[in-house]
Amino acid sequence: MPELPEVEVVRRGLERWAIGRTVASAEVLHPRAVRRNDGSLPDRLKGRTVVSAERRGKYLWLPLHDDPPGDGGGRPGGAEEALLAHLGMSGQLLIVDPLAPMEKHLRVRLSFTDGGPELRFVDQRTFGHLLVAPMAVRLPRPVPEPIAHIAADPLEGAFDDEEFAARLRLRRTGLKRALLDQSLISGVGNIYADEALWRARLHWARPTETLTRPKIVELLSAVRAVMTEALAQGGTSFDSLYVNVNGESGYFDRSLAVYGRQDRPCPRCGAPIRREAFMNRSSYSCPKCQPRPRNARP
DNA sequence: ATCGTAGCCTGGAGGC
DNA sequence: TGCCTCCAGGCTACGA
Repeated sequence: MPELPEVEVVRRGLERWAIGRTVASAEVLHPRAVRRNDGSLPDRLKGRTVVSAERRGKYLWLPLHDDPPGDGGGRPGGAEEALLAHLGMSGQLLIVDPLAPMEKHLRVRLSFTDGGPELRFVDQRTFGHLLVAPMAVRLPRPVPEPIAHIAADPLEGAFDDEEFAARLRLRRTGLKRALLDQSLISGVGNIYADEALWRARLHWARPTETLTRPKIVELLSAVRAVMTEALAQGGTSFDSLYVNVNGESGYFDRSLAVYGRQDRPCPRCGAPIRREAFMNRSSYSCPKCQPRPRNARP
């Protein structure tokens, strides 16, 4: 459930604690956590230095260079690579003292040549994973190859509002399904989809092709506003699973208008918030502010 | 090509 | 107390 703001909180932590450090060793404690790399991940990390901490949508990655720089590590063409991470439902990237006891759901640990704090990937439900992947040569912004199909997220400069509006109107599906489609817009998950739809007074089953361009722009503004506010509060956390690299939780859950608030009053009109099943999950909305369209589409 | 869904996974909550 | 079922839901693979 970490969405864009929560992942950005983690990225900022990595930016502060991981850049410039060289991996001494990597230990995999659960194979599923590196399922897209098989057993090669430790060898592909050892001796390489973290250049920066990047994010697109819910993915984050640490571009790597060889230390000392030079031969490309024997990779084809000396291609640039990165350590790519997705937190899934319950993943955490923690900066921890090497002597600290192992977390119950510790999946991967990276130690550094400076002997300082380790980077630990802890993930209860194992929906998340790490992999070392080549960078796709793709302008204007290089991203790891496995996520080349992911669209820009609404908080990055590369996001094109006009293109998003045009592509959304070409879809023949429900609005929330489109918002959750990471190849159309990335970083939006169930929580912020519901919050943004409430702010824009749109029902989740609204057929995408019936939205006007101005309404789509309004929705994008709502998406950006709710994400920016959440980020300012350190992200949303319902329990201790959603934490920054120091294990601390954010406070945005106190600011949610509809998500997880079934039967409680809409902050705008007072009507009781409704919960509906959709796509094997829950959608929360206000029955008065967000009336169900007659031509609703799941 | 596009759209929709099953299945992956664990632990907490609630029913009995 | 303990067993069972449900729920959380991002993403991939696959079928229509």
